[in-house]
Amino acid sequence: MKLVSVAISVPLRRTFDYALGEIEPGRLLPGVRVRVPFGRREQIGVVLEPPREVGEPEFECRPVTAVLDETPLLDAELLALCRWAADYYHHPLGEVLATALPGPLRHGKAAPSTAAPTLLSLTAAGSVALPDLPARSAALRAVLEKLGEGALSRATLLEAQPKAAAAIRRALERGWIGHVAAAGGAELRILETPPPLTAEQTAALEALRAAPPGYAATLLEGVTGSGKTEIYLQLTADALAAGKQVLVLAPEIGLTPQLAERFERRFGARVASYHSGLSDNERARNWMRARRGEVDVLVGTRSAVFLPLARPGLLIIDEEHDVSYKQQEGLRYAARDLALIRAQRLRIPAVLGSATPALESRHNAAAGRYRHLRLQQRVFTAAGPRIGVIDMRAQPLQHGLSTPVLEGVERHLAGGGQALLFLNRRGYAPALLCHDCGWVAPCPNCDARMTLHRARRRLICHHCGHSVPMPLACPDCGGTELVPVGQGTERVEDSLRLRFPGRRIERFDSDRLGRAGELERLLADVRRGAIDILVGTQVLAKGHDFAGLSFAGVLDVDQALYGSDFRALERMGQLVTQVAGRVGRKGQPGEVLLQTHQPEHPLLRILVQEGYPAFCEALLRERREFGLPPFGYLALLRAEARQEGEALAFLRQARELMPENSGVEALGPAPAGMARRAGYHRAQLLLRGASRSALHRLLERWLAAIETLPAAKRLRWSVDVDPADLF
DNA sequence: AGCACGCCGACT
DNA sequence: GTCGGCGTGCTC
Repeated sequence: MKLVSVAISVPLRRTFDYALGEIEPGRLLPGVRVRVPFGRREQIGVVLEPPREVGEPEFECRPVTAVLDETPLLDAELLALCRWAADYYHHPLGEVLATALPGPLRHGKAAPSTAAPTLLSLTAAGSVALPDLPARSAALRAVLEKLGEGALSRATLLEAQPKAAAAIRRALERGWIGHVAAAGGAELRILETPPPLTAEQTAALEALRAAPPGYAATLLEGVTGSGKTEIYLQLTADALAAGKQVLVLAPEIGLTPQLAERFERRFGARVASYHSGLSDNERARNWMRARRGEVDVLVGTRSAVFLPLARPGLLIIDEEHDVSYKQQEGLRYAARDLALIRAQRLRIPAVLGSATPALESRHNAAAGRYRHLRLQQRVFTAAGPRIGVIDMRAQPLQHGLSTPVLEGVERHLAGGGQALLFLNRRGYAPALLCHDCGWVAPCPNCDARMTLHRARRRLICHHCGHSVPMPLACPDCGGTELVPVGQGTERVEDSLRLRFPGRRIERFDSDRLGRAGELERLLADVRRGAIDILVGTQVLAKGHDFAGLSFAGVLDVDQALYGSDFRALERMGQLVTQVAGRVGRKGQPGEVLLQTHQPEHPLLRILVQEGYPAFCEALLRERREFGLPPFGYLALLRAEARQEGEALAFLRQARELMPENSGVEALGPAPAGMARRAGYHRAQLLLRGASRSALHRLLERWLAAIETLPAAKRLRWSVDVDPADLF
């Protein structure tokens, strides 16, 4: 009889065999979805191999219920990539496949039909009508103006202007805009004239084009504003002209529409995006468009690395150093690493772009695994800014702001520039202290303090979301003098308002930027000079260009210097360099001030005096000394349990099961950095191997053994290969 | 992960 | 006398 092996999305490191029943063996191709009985319910599974002949089944297999696809949904390449990821990350294949599929397809929905995409473009009537539009037709005007710069797909236009749906409808009705076919594959047109290239850009492009066909990884290290995107666009033009597809990864949802827009404008090409901001159906549709080869450029976040490609030609990973490429739950994959593996297997080039490449990438480039191209000149602005270090030990502070920083803001505002203050901590203050007895508001679920959000009059835990009204008196002693300790963006904003009355100050953090499109709107305000001072977290450090920014203050450099995570310093260096890259206006260099209590910190000095590359060299020397990545290979076994001590006890048992002399060293187990979070006690066991293969050989055998532990079924545990942080 | 079965406490 | 708590066992 014949059996077919199927992967099912359950947390079990095995596959399941089914009998064919009435089904024609020829329909059960690898990559086809099937509906199968599983226990007492039905599940969607993916066929892994063509049906095989077995003499006598050692197990009574139940038959496949239905075949859901006539042609494989996952092609051989994508299926193999998923297998590779399952092996490498030691994660169940069925769950890897579930990660690779958009929700509707994962749940057994039929592959959606996809119409050939069209672009919206401004008609002659539209350009005539535009100047005479009444002032109140703001949305309509915005739509016409946007399309006046070049045709865009409806999807991209809506991502840029989320509330424009009605305006688009009206403009279509009035004949001010119309549909035009998007250019596909070799019929590519260049719609927008490419800007002239700098000598460096030309050299980089020539080097990239000179590569023989096939796999080659290139690290494109380009300072902010040096025109990396233009290189992406020109390489994409080559690939499209050859009839190939291009996959572009961006670290954040916020950056993908911008990138998608650049590609549509340049080529009028068939572009689709793929990120969690899309609806399930849009995701499924764009996934199928990629699969069917109906779009040529795919722009997406982390999960887009799993998009099927009918005609793969080029992979681009923008801001390759960004930590958000690493998934922090379920299948803990690193999209950048997976993208490189994919390019290698597909024999196509990959380009990694960043102003601040990850240490691993710089190391790979130095070792000759990547070509290293550099863009050191900015296209528009002056040279990089002056970077100064403020010794906070001798400074009077006003809500965490030192006098030099306040004076810097003042000076640059007076000179007509804009100022940015960076602080990676939202809320008003990270702790609320009773002045009488020393009580500090704790989170009941975590080993953490509650953050004061003064405007909302609440205490909120940033680790589990627990929220209570702001207390008026100390619950311990009844004292009423409750003092906010430390500062968050909200407090800095408040104190700046007092110090700079009349200036337009705007806060950029996830509290302020709740709604979709809010960030875009505020950034537009910044660009037209309607905002003087920007206060914000991470969101300000990523990929946005501010032409008028001339001053930046990084307020909490110390967080990284005292941080216990081995990547904290690397991230600090990237942040400072990225922030510095956004500062400086046409013709005049800007200024950056770093506030620290450790102005003599050797690595901080190297960063400031010698720059990011030298800083990385120093960090790499440290990493080598301690056998940390990229000189050692890490995996982390994490566990969490409701009962205190249970997670640690489980990890101790797991450690007992570790084979001897495997070439892998176990460190721990130890309680996690924050031992209790959201009501769970957490612990971890760190593994370090001198070679990747030794680590993987060990993990394979060891995880199988761990699964047999009775405790393994009672608590939550996971493996994290190449962990991004150790807590 | 689901979803059963299974064996001990407070309720119509 | 049952409804239901979550321990543990299984899924081709």
